[in-house]
Formats: sequence, C-alpha cells, structure tokens
Amino acid sequence: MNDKTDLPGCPGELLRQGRRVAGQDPVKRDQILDGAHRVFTRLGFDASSMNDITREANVSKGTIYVYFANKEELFETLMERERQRIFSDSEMALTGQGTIAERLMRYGTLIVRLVCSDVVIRAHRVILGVGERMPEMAARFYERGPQKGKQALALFMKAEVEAGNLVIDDVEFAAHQFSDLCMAAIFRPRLFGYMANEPTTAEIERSVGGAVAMFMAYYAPRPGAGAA
Amino acid sequence: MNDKTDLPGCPGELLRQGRRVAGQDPVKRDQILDGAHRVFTRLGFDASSMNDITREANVSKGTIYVYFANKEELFETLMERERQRIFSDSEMALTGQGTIAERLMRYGTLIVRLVCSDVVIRAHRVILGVGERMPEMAARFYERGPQKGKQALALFMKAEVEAGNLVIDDVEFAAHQFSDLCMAAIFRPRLFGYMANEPTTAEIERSVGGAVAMFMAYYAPRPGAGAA
Amino acid sequence: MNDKTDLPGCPGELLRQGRRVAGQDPVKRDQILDGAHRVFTRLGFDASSMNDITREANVSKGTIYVYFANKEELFETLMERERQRIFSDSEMALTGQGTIAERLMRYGTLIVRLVCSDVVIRAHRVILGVGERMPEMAARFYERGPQKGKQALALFMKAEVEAGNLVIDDVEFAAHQFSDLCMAAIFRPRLFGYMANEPTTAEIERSVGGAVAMFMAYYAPRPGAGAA
Amino acid sequence: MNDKTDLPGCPGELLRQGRRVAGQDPVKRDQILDGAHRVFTRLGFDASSMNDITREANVSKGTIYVYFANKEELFETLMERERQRIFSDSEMALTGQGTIAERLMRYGTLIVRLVCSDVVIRAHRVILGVGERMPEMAARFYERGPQKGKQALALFMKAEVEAGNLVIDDVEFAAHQFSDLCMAAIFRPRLFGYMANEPTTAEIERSVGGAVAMFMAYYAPRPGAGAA
DNA sequence: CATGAATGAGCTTTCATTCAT
DNA sequence: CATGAATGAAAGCTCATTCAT
Repeated sequence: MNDKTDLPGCPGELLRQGRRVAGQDPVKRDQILDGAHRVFTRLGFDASSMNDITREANVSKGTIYVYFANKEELFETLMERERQRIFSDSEMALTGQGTIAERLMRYGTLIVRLVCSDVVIRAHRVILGVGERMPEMAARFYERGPQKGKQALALFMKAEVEAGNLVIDDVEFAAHQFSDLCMAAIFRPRLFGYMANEPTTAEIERSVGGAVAMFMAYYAPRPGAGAA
Repeated sequence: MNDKTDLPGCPGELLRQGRRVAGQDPVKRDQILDGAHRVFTRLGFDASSMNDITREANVSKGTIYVYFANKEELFETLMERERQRIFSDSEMALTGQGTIAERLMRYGTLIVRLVCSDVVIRAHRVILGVGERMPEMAARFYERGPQKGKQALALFMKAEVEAGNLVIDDVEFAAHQFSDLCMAAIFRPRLFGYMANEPTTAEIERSVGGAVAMFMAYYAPRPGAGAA
Repeated sequence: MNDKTDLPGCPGELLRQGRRVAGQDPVKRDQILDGAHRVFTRLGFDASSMNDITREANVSKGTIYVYFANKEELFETLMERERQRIFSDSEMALTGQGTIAERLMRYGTLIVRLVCSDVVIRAHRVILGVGERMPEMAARFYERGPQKGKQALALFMKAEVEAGNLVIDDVEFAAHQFSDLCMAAIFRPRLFGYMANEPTTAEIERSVGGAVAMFMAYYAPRPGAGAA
Repeated sequence: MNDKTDLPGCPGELLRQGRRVAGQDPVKRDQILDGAHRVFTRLGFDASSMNDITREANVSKGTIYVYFANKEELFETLMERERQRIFSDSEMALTGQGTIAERLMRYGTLIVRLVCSDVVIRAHRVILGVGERMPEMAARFYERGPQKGKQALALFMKAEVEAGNLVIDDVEFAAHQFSDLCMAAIFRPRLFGYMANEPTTAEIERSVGGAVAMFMAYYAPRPGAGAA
C-alpha cells in the first residue's frame, strides 16, 4: 500500500527536488504533526490556531510554514498520517490459527477496540467536522481507512465461501454487516460522547460475541438448513 | 449593559410565560434559525460567521442578538430544533398492522431513510464537529435523538418477547443491533461523504431486508431450535 | 438667575411652539433625567447606553427621543439640572447673623459638605470625563456653579472690606483662596477616590476652621498690623 | 487561544526578568504609548477606539495586542507612565538655597506650573472620567502622584518646625493647605476648561506669592505673636 | 533555516437611532 | 404619544500568514 505518492502534505514532485525540501528534518516535521494532533483533536480544525500548534509543538511559526504551506495542508497531512497509523494492521487478525468464529472474534475485537478508542473517535469527530468543506479528504479517510479493513474482511469471507465454510451472496455487504454489528451499541454512542469512556474488554467481548453468533447463525451453513 | 432583548421594561416573569420574550416575533425567529441552519450545516460552527447568517436569514446583525444571546446559544437552539424535527415520529412505524418482520422492515426503512438523508447527515457532522467543545450538547443530541428511537424499538421487542414471538435476552442491545444492521453499509459511508447521494429505495430495501432476515434468523424461535 | 433660556435640552424656540413640546409631560421628563443621572454617574457618558437609561428610568427608548434629541442633549440637560440643584443656595450661608468668622465658617462648611458629597463628586467626574469633547459644557458648569458661589463670597468680602472689617486687595482672588483652603485636604482626594467616604462633620469643621483662622489671620486688620 | 504575545516558546520565567517580554521592542512600545496618550487625552477612555490609537501610533492593531493585553491594560500602563513622568521631581524644589519663603515659592511655582499644565490637566480629566469604574487606578494615581509631593512638603515643614522656624501642629494638613492655596484660582478653573490657557508666569507668581504670604503670616512665628 | 514581530482582514458583539405599530 | 423591534456602523479583539533578522 504505497500511499505516499499522493500525500496532501507533499504537493507534487517539486517538493522532493526543490530546495524547500532539501534539508527538511523529518523529526521536526513529526514534532509539528504531534503538536497539531493534540490541538486539532482537542479543538477541531477552525478553533485551533496556528499559535496553539506552535506552542504545543514547541516550534516557531515560521518553521511550520516551512514544512506545510498552510493550515489546511498541515491538517490534511496530519489526518493522512493518522489514518495510516490507525488502520495499518487490522487485517492481521484474520490470518492465523483458529475457526472462522475465532478469527472473526479476533478481528471484531481488534477493530472495535481500535475504532472506538478515544484517539480514533476524536479523529473521526475532527474529520467529520470539516467534512462539508473538505469532502474529498473525509471521503478518502473513509475509503482508505474503514473501507479498506472491510475489503480485507470481504476477501477473507470470499475465501471461506469458496471453501464451503460460509454461504454468502455478497461478501462486501456481509463484511459491512459484521463490522457494524460488532460495534452496534458502541460506535455511535462513543461518537456523540454519550458513552464517555472507551469500552471495556467485557463490553467489547459481549458485543463482538453477539455479532459473531448472529453472523454465524445466518451465514454458516448448518446441516439441513440453507441461509441466504 | 448586557441587554440582549432590548426591552427596557421587560420584567422577567413575563418572559417565561408564553413565547420566550413578550413581543418577539416567532416567524422572524424561525427565519433566523432557518438561515442559521443553512449556514451551519454548510460550514460548521466555527467557520460560520454571524455575518453569513445575517445574510442568509435576511435579517440584520442586531436582530439576531435580540433573539439569541450569542452564537453558541443560536447554535444550540438550532440543534435542539433539528433534533426534535428529525426524531419526532420514528416509533410510529412500529405500531400498526403486519407481522414482526413487516413492522421491523417498516421501522428500519424509515430510520435509514431519515438518518442517512442529506439533512440529517449534515446535522450529524456539525454536531460531531463541536462535540469535543460542547460535549453535553452532542451527548444530549444522541440521547434524545437516536437513543430514544432505539428505546421504542426495545419496548416493541420486549412486548414480542413476552408474547413468545421473539427470544431475546437483552432487548436494548438487540435494538442497537437491528438499528445498526439496517444501515450497515450506508451510515458510515454517508457520514464521511464516501457515499455522496442519499441511498435509493432499492439500496435501503436491500439493507433493511438483510437486517430483518438476519435478525429474525437469530432471534425468532423456530420449531426445534433455540436462539440466544 | 434665569438660566432657563438657554438650556441645552430646549434647543431653540421651536420647542416651545411646535407640536413636539405640546403635551410633553414634565413628570416623565424628570423620570428620564433621574434614570439618566443614576446611569451616567455610575458609568460615565460613553459607557452608559441608552438602554441602560431606558431600563433605569422605566421608559421606552422612543420616549426618551421624544424628550431629548439624542444622548448628548440628554446628558447636557441633565448636567444643567444637576448644576442648578447643587449650587442653588450656597450664598445663603453668608447672610444672616454672626461675626465674619462665623459666617465664613457657615459658608465653608456648607460648600465643603456640598462639593465633596458623593453625588457632587460623581457629577464632577462625569463632567470632567467629557470635558475635552464638550468643553463649553464643562466650562459652563464651572462658570455657573462653583464660580458663581465664589462671586457671592467675593461680594460679601467686598462689603466687609468697605465696612473696614477686612483688608483685601482682590476679593475675587481671596474668595478663591478661602474656598480652596476650606477643602484643602479633602476635594482632590475625594475627586480621585483616594478618600472613599464623604468627610465627617469633624473633618469638615477642622478643615474649614483652619481656613477661617488662616484667612482671618491674614486678611483681618489687627491693631497695629497691616495685611495685604 | 489567549495568546497575547504570539510567542510560542515563551516559557514564562523569562518574561518577568528584564523588559516585560523577551524580544519586545521598547521603542515600539513607547510609540504605542505615545499614540495612545494623544488619543486618550483627546477623547477620554471610552471614546478612544483601538483603531484611533492604531492610526495615531502608526502601528497595526495586532501589534498593540502583542504589547498590551487589552485596551484597559494599555490605558493603565499609560497612566502609570504619565504619573511617573509628571510627579518625578517635584520635591527637588524644596532642597537648595534660600529662606523658607523662597523655597516654598520655588516649590509652589513648580507644582502649579506642572499640575495646571495642559498635559497634566488632560491626564487628570481622563483619569477622573474613568474613576468610577477603575477606582483603584484613580486612587493610586493620586496616592503616588499629588499625595507624594505633599508628603515631601510635609517633611520639609516638619524639619523647619523642629528647627524652630515654623510653628505647625499638623504638617500634613498644612502641606495640603499650602498646595491648594498655591493653585487657588487656577486648578479648578483649569480642570473644567473655564481657564482655557496654561497660567502665565505672572499669574503663577501672584498666586503662589499670595499663598506663601498667607502661609508665612499664619505659620511663621513672629516676635511676640503666636500662630495656631 | 529558524524565528517571532508585524500585519490587517475579519471575527463576535454592542448601541445610538429610527419608525411601523 | 408610547413602544420596542430592527438596523448597521463600529467597537474590541484574534489569527493565518509574511518577512526581516
């Protein structure tokens, strides 16, 4: 997954050749992004001032503008980085040992813990908050984030269907169903802050357990019973 | 000095009797809220200026401040109004004729069409965008909006469980499951703008149909087969 | 002292003829001035809003503009009224029984108590605060207020000089000297708020007593000693 | 968010060491104060807008807010500076050669010329104009300004009393008396703008001369005559 | 390169004044 | 006449961005 070629923070090939980039310090760049992350997730895009970021990142104003053309580019770069961090290894859970149910359980547990974590929920809110004004960015976040995880899940399902272990007509749709079922009573309450704390392991287990049970009841062929 | 309503002899008790302030024009008030709605959903809270609203609502700056103490109060009032508008009659769908599946189908169709509509999705984004800074407002929106609908659904399920038509251990949880299943492949893509248009009737039917099928397969007792 | 002919609040002859004045209610007019007085002395001219006055006077905005053309005219009218109230009867103290010293004592006591009272000190501050922008008004306030009192005092002195009881070259100057001596340690501290409370009778007595003693020591001819 | 100095890495301790804020330009600071002085003394506190000051000081709006947190702080800083400038060396006049009368004459001349100068009278008006709303500031101005001068005078008198050259019971009171006597016919008319121009040398000489004469007549022991 | 002082457009909010009722 | 809702210019203040050092 070579996402790097169209990072918003690196607008075009010029950057990798011209003198602006020469000598840029990736450590300082990350330092800025780290500060920006704290500020943006706390205040949202508009309410965050470049001064806030400057203070939080412990760099000067001018320095930020060396690394990022403007506030929006800084924001987009940051969100790109966050997306990559968040959704980097969700598919891992599907590989490995165990029954289908066990592997689904592992996968569901991982994504619920991940997606409903404080940091990810906050990132969601920030992105959604500017979704109307930066539509491609929000769409891209979804496409390369959650959507990607579901594709991996769909591929897994497709393999199991072909192996005769599952009976699913539309695996992409089923992947969506399973994912959303896993966080059924969690994701939206978390997003709105109605559920203040990260879900406990017990809560996650129960939710994902319910999802797996329901999913298997419907999609796993039982002797003498068709599903879809 | 702090003189929002511009009423000199406004004795306080009168204010809280009928309309909010004696002599205020509810039509103009709604006119302001309508303008504010257009602006806020387009730009989000912070990026919307009072001037934008002034222009969109076709009232003067001062007039807005006669009806609303400040930008935040205007926003909160608006969001309250939107919430009430949106989630006023979702439970209707559950009453009326038909089998359980038919009624669930009706309910699911209604909430998906509603919650995933452009206007509601935009309202969600706006609220989520300020969720970090106005946490109670976002939480209240969820509690009195989506949460309420789910409670009605849970009550319906409880009745059917008691009638022996469904076998459900935790109806609240099951209500969440059903709701989220209904919009499985729709809500999140819509929220992020990945799915640009409102779902078609066909898409909704398919999604809700899948949810009903899965739900019934798991929670409706079949002769000789236990569920939970 | 027919001051009424050039009251700022009665701009010209038109008012006394045209329909604007016909039917104006002097009670309501005073009601407005009373409210304005409370507000202006509390906040100063600029920081007082017409709404504040409206609230304090318990009249509507429009009503104020029936009686006064604008904020400035209201202010000037008020200050004119206050001046007349304050400095109406200071000369009384000089007439009546008693030695020169006794009468000076009476006069001094009266003006110190008056001029250093809370209400007059506040009026002073308000007028001085706008003195740069409404110079004629402030000057007129002084001319027809304090200055007038001093003229009465000078006349008294002149009479006593002619009677051979005092030896004074320039009575106007001596009147100033006596007046300022009376409030020597009081007026300026009061004006700046350094002396928070109105002077007590004892303080006044002492201050005026000192003034009289000093004045008499210098200006009253003693056998075998010339003064000025 | 609240970011007056625009310094990101401004660690707090540095701020209170030398100049107020590391890197701030004292020349520009004075430039702002000079402009503010012109505007404030012309219009008073409330009627002076930050834009006026901006224009008069020839700096941008933002720059003012780098040096001063808000309008009030700018004003207070300015008044503090003016106070120090005005009342820095009034006591000098008392030291040096000459008889008591000569030294009093010198002192009186100096303070009258100073206190009744255009610039000081204007400063008085501005301060008094906000005295009701910033009482401590006005009181402090008096305490550290005029009051201080009088204390020096009182000390001088005390020394002369102890040397047997004067007979004064309460030197502080006498100092007030002498001071106010010096500007008897000048200070108040000036304050109200009734005396439009700064007093001439002749006027001052006469006024102070009268004060010295009166003061000495009362407080200087003459052979065979007691005073108080 | 890094810095942060300077800019000025633009923000939210206030208020003297008007005028339809 | 009295009322007070409406107006819109102007207030204090912020902040993304630039640029001399």
